[in-house]
Amino acid sequence: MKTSRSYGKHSHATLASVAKRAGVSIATVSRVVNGAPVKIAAQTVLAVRKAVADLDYRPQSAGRALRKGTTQIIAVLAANLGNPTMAAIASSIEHALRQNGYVMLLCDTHEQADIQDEYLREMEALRVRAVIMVVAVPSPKLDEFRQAGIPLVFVNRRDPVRSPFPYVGIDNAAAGRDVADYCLAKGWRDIAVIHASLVYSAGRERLQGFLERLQQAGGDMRPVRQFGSAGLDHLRIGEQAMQELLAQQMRPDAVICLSDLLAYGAYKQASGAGLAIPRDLTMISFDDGPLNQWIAQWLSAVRIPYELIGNAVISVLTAMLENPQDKTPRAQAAMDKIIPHQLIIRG
Amino acid sequence: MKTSRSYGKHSHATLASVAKRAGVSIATVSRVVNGAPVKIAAQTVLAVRKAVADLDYRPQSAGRALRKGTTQIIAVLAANLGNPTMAAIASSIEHALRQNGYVMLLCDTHEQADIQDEYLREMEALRVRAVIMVVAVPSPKLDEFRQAGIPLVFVNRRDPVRSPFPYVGIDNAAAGRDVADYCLAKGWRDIAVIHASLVYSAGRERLQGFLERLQQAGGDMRPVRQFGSAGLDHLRIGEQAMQELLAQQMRPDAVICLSDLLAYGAYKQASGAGLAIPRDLTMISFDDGPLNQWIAQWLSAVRIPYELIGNAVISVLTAMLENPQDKTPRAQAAMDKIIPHQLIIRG
DNA sequence: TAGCATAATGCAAACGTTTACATAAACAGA
DNA sequence: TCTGTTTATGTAAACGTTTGCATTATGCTA
Repeated sequence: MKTSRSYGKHSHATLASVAKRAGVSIATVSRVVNGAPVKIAAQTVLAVRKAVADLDYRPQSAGRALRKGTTQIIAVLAANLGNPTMAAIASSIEHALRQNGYVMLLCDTHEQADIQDEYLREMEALRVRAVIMVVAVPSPKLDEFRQAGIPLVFVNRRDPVRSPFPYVGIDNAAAGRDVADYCLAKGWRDIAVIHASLVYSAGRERLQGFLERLQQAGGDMRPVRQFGSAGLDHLRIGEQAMQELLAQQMRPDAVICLSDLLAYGAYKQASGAGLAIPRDLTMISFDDGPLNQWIAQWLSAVRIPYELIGNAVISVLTAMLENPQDKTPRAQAAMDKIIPHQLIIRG
Repeated sequence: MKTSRSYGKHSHATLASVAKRAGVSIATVSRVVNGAPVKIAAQTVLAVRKAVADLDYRPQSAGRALRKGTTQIIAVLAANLGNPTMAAIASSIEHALRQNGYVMLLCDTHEQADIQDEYLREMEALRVRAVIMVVAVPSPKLDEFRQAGIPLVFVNRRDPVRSPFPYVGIDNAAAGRDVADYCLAKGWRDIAVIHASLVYSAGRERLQGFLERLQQAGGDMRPVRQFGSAGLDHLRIGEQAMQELLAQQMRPDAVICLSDLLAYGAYKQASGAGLAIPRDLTMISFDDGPLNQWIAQWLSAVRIPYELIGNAVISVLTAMLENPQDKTPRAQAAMDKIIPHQLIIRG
């Protein structure tokens, strides 16, 4: 069993070297390796397999990519890796992709259009198989991509432009309504909302669903106060928003934060001001990242089941890759994958 | 200015198409694009540049990779993306790599040897330029890699095998001593430590430095109690360790956790048991991830300046890529990049 | 036995780059 | 005018795959 391999060191095995060792042509080796749909003598298969194992052969993706015009790489463009929820989503996607023979190329766009564009360009040059946008922003190159035939999947935030590309994530409006229902059940009369930018689908839908349901319910509710500003750093936005809130006379019964990070920022400010959460103030947020249950027991939240996102993405992705013809808006919108959320009450 | 481009849609521009448009050979285009060290007529350069711009040409990395035998991809194998500190480090590295014209390929090894190996194999097939191991475990393929000539950098945890490859991170032993000094200054007599596996450099050195300094100081200190177990999930290890600790008679003055996540786990357990941190119990950890200052004000911690790691990695990496001959242990060990840590006191 | 389908494999082109080498043009020195 | 040198550019091979087509061997039908 002791072969003298691993002394060729640097030079990796190639189809040619495997073919030579197995005494066949490179075409045959390629066919065996790829399980091509042709008959190959059992004996030959065995010989090739052995040579492959002996030489520790792995197809070099450069050659393959050049020939086939595509790769096994799937790019994930995430808006902010510093956000634990997004990191958890990336991790989940990575898992699912690996299980399916893809490799994940993960980038951090910092939610900036120019960085996103630079990455998209790079992905084009790399000939990635597909691009998964975890919270996308509108950008010129993204516009081009929609026409370019490279499959796109939008996670957590829908395509900022209404497009035929699928969305994977929770039903944000429904989540907003659930939070409203909970508030109503608690009999709260004075509620504040902390938000970041509302131009994107996730935040906007959450807020709409929430307000809509409160309105439906009627009752003697005070008008919902809204705090926040557009911007990238939810932590600071939350901090500032809470500061403004606390500067007002009335302390609300509850503060709804449209993301975990907003809640974290608000929490720091409130704590600094001497408030105890949730004793003095109930806080509810959206996302419910994996750390909340450990160190944010003061926070109730709508949980995005991030562990499920990987598989959900894979399922829409494989559907897209298998029926590349189905480019009609109807066909693809039907591929949206809405995953179930859950309101977790803590504290 | 209105060229009729972008109607060629799918078919990307290639050297050939650019060459044709500029009226030169593909060799010339390649030289211009790559800034080859040869004289080229100013006029020609201009013509090529224009054609490149008109066609929105980008070199396809498959062709380049095939020809050059390497890529601009640098792989980052991180042990756990769910750890905010590691996510922050990944983000920092990504930033620095992008600035230097590389692309980051980020993987999550879950600190498992088999997954790590699978990725290493994949990286080999992809012909990545270098591999950055953010918390590595020993594995057979890693052994092969050390000989294979692919640059390796170890971040946060040294190569589990003593090797000539550089380490980027804090001086863990010194950090441990700093924590000990702080404890001594506070006059604490009874201290507990919560740890995960101690077979790796980071945890081991932290603990050694800590104990060593306490011992040096002498005094009427109680023996340091240690809790914890080997395993991957620091959160649960911390939780369990705190449970064991609280089951004992004496409540210590302080609990030192060898990582943030251990502290989070311990915190949940302690809170659940009705303890207020830090009122009833001081906790100190190592890492100090980016969220601590927002939602873990109860936790003091040795801060790894993760924002600095990206640039530190880049600097050792470029040094390695430029002097590939310098493979002597001395030369490379000298390349270790120790970044400064800081003990942040909160609460 | 000739003719022909079928099964198994080989041959060679193509993918887009980079780069060693060849060539052409221009010019200087004699 | 011829030779030699410099400068700018072109030619073609190579990198490792996949795959349409050609080829050979085998078995079957008539």
